[in-house]
Amino acid sequence: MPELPEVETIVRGLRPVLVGRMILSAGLLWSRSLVGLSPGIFKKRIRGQRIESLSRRAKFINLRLSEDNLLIHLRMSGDLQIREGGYEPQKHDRLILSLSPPSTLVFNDPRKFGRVWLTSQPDKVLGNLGPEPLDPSFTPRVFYERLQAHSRQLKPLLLDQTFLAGMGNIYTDEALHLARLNPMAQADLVTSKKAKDLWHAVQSVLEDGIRNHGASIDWVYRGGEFQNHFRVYGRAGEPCTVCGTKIERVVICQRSTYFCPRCQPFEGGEQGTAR
DNA sequence: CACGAGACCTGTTCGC
DNA sequence: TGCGAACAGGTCTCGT
Repeated sequence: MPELPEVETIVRGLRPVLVGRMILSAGLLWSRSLVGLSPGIFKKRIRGQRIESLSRRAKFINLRLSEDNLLIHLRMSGDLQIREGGYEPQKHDRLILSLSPPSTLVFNDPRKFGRVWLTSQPDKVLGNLGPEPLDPSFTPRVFYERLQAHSRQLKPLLLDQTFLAGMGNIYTDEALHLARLNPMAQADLVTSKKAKDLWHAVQSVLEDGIRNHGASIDWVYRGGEFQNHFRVYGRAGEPCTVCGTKIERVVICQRSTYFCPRCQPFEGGEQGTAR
């Protein structure tokens, strides 16, 4: 489900409610959701820890506890919610944390792709991630130099979390359309001017996404409004909002990819080259 | 290093 | 209406 803006929305919602609470006990309903620890050790170790802070890195949710970090990745269908008072486990609940004051933090994940880690060394999980796109240190110059270093198509490169952290299928397509770049263009052939356009586009779609509380495209994630602002995603056959040409859908790296053939022509990456 | 395909999963939507 | 196919905000691993 969630990309950077959806995860950021979830973190912002939970932070003021969760910080300061104590974890009384843990219930693991699908043991494969847990990485690197046995369920027994996990339950024993997390009990009694206090939630000190909540943050996001890429698409990971990071709960800093008294002794450890609880890292959660929602993958395709995960969700994280708090319920005050009593709680009866629901279908697809994978991890349930009982908190004080009386409340429950629920990790629900129909497709079981989501993962949680309990570790005192979060960098072992987060260490290979690329730059955070909204961080001030991620400048157009840095982006251009990173693009130069890869002879790959833009779409799979932007989805690569070691190249740039947090982009997913929706925001990648939206950013490429906004920057008028073809998803199949070669990264190292993108000019510095077009790289700057793409940098601005990435900032813009992520900030728009966050401002709109993420995108809700089906039953999995609710509450977002960004789906009402899609330029290309999921709009195959519909007119481009810029030029009216029909949006096309192709598959790149087994991912649906939407683009406007007129605004985002394939030029082999060499932008502006005639013939 | 780049790439494609398969795996991991369940639920919803589409097409006949 | 029914039933199988296609598809879904992600990532890992393996082969070439």
